[in-house]
Amino acid sequence: MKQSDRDRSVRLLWEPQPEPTRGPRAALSQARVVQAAIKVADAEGVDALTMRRVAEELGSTAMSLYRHVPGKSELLDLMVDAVWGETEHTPEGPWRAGLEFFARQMWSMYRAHPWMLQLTTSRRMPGPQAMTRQDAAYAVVAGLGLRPEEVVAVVTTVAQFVDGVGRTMADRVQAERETGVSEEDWWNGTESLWEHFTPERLPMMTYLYGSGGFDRPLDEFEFGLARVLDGLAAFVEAEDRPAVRRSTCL
Amino acid sequence: MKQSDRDRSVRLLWEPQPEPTRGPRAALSQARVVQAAIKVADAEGVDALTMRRVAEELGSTAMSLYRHVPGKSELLDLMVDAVWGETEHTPEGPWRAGLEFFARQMWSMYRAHPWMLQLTTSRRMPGPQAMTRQDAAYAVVAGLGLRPEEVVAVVTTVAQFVDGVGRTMADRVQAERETGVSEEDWWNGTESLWEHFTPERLPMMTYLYGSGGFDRPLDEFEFGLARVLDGLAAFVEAEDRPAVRRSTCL
DNA sequence: CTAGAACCGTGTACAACGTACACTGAGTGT
DNA sequence: ACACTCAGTGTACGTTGTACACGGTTCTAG
Repeated sequence: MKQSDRDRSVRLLWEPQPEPTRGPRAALSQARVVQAAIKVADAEGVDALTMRRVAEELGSTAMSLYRHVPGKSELLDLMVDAVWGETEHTPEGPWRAGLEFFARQMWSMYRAHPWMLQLTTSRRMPGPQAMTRQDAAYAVVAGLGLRPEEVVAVVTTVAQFVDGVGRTMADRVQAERETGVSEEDWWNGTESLWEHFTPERLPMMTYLYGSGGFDRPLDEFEFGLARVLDGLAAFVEAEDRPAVRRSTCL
Repeated sequence: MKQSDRDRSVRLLWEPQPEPTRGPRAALSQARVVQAAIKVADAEGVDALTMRRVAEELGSTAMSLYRHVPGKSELLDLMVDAVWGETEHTPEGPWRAGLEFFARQMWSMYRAHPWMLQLTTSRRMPGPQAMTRQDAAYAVVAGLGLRPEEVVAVVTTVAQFVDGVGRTMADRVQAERETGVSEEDWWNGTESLWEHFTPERLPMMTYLYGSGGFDRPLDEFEFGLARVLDGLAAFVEAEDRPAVRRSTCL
């Protein structure tokens, strides 16, 4: 993305859109395009999210969308920020309750919009809704006497855990949508795979499977979040915090 | 994916490929196709990973690949499992050291092959290399007296955290590859964005930025992993473990 | 030995996708 | 009234995965 594209994306996300002073009345608008795209992605998944499909949702043609968003990548940025706008800001209060709130807001958002976790990659331009939510999460940690980079790291750890669980969840949702087969039925219906799960080759898995460890799984989000918060508590409440080396350069 | 496609994918990953008994000597092989694809993805990123590009790497044509892998999705499954084959199995020993080893193996793998975190989504068929590594990780936890589903949850938490950090890392690597601009230079060079980061709108971010919280970031993997392991330690070593409700149905 | 089958690689074509460009018509500013 | 701006649409193109047909190579069965 060139500098000029970056600046344009910033204006697109952060500044009010200029109102046209001439020309025909627009049947579409950026907000309508974004909402239609979110509706399509929510209902049909990330692979259905094409410019043609969105335009169809609006009773229009694909090229008309380009009057309102410069491109698909920018549309995705707008969608992500719009969805962040549906979440609440983390309220002031104890750091743990705050981070839990933040994580739950993210989780709810991802559950409602799993496509967010499946977007084409590379750097997305952050928008105001996402940034203000992140800002509020930093705020509940900032009063703990941590160094600034520790504040960032604490919030980042929570977010990255939720992202990881969310990705798994999103992939499951998509698989079920595509195949009409639930996660459980998929594993139960793949006998050819289980034939290869032998005690010689996979001793722990066969033991765990035989013991019901996969039949009644714990809630991954709940279990993992509690552990992450416990670990952060040990860090936050320690008298003498362990030094962590700086990020290595990639 | 239909049942028959599933069975085929299982055979592809888990069973030795039948040797042809007739016909011309093949210039290509499945292993060569997989290795060429890994090489392309490592060097040029996930977007460059097209059948045409892989074929070009082999001095062949795209359609010839289909003699050796049934489709691109199956090629991706094979690639992922091949790369897992480069990692070491978690050795027997203390649970914490074991999980740390597992996490580091994953991290090294993702650092060498960031495309793994960026594959088209939906359910991937697990292969023998990935499964045996997971099996070994379960093994270091299994002797702790946890319930089977707790064993699964403990290992899953670590893996999902690493996946979350890895995704962020992969996106950065890709962005830098595409733009030739480093993460740091990107943020520093996007003045138009910083103009919107004001104390009124983003008080914590501007404070953290001004305090150097973003200049010298802590290593996200190291910091987060330590916290996750601390949290798991509290769980594993607790006398009376908190009950976690079961996974909700999606 | 021969015909047929199995198998390999290639050429061609197609559906689908994002989007550049040109055109037409609607509405405004001078 | 005219020039300009702006919205929507039609057309076309490059790119991607892959179906299908063809020609050639090698082996097996009769």
